[in-house]
Amino acid sequence: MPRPPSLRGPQKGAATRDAIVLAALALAEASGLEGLSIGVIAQQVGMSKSGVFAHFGSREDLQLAVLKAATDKFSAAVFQPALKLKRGLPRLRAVLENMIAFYQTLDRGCVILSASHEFDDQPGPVRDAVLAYLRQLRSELVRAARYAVDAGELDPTLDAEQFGFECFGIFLAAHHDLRTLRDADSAARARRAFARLIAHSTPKN
Amino acid sequence: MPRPPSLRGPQKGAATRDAIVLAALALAEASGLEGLSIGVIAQQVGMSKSGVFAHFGSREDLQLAVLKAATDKFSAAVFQPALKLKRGLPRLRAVLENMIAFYQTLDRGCVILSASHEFDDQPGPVRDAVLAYLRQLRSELVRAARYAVDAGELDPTLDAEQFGFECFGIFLAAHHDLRTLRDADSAARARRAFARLIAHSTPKN
DNA sequence: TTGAAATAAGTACGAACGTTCGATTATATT
DNA sequence: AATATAATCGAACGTTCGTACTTATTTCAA
Repeated sequence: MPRPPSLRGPQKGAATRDAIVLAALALAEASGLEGLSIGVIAQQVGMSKSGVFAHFGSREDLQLAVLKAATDKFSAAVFQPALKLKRGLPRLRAVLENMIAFYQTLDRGCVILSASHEFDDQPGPVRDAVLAYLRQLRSELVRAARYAVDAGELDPTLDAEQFGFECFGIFLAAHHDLRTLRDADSAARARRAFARLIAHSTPKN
Repeated sequence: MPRPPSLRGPQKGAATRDAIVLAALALAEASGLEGLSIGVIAQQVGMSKSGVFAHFGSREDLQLAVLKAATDKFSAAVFQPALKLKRGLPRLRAVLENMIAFYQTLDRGCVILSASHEFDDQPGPVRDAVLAYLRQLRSELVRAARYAVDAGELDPTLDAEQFGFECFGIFLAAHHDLRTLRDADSAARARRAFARLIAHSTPKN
């Protein structure tokens, strides 16, 4: 009798699919989502090209899977730990510090940031996904700032959107200095910039 | 008699070479230096692939030529006009404003910034050239800040390197908001961020 | 005007790419 | 153990890529 389709999903395939995505993520951190090559990935995981391909309907779906892995990794490293802290300045500080630490941890580039450059003029599902996550990331920063304002820890006249913009700029600069200029001091500079930004956003009295 | 080599350089070829580089630059602003394809460029300028190729010994040389065109364009728009102004805060402000305006002018992406992502893990002449220009760009910012300090327009205890870092972050954020998020307010945000940065770097009394 | 040099086109190649397809092996349920 | 399904393979397809050669055309100085 034919098994009722997809009541229990595939068993072994999910594991190898994860392995493929993991290898592809490592590859994408070095050469971006556009640099992903099914042949190279296959060679990396010891499979045939078609074997790898079968797990995704297309190269684009593979890119989407890798992007999801990258954003999950980012959220797990940056946002989830910060949720344990009290709303307001503590959590905000934790998010900022976690982002700095996250970039420092990466031995290669940030897939999300590369993708934002690769796809900013290339409409389609990948661009949509990149954009959605970047918007979410930004709004998390803004929300954290608003909490701190509400708690009286930051100036009530603070422009939270502007604050989020400047935070993000510091991250971009830190990533740039670390990855492109190979400057070992990038983390220290980012911390100093955040400290100044927060100090200047503190209530006047 | 053989013409004395390269006393007067090539005549007609230089013009078409310029046309090729110009078309390639437009293409690279949309898809990066890695996205450059000799075939597409040839089609764009109405030539054969081999005709285009003959002007450059290799694809890498073409990329270098396009990168040079991009950095020249940037310098001409950002730094050269600012040299007419007095050293110190006026010139610094002009550079910052010119950078904002430059990004706003581009109907597509910034080749230099894309290249910094594409080549940050890809050693070679292109990466070297990108890195050299980014370092120069950064040092120009730092130097402008130092002039302003020397003129007594900025706080003498200012960390000029840190100042340059934060300036660059604001640019990156502005470029990101404009190109990736398609946020029309990115220029205004950048100006506000610079205003704040300068205001907080002003001498105390 | 002539002839050499500069410039462009034409053709072809080997490699890599994403993708398709039929065949084959592994797995899991009855 | 039997069998339906999932998982993987191997080979091939059509494109596109950069590049190498050869041939034709244009340009410019003598």
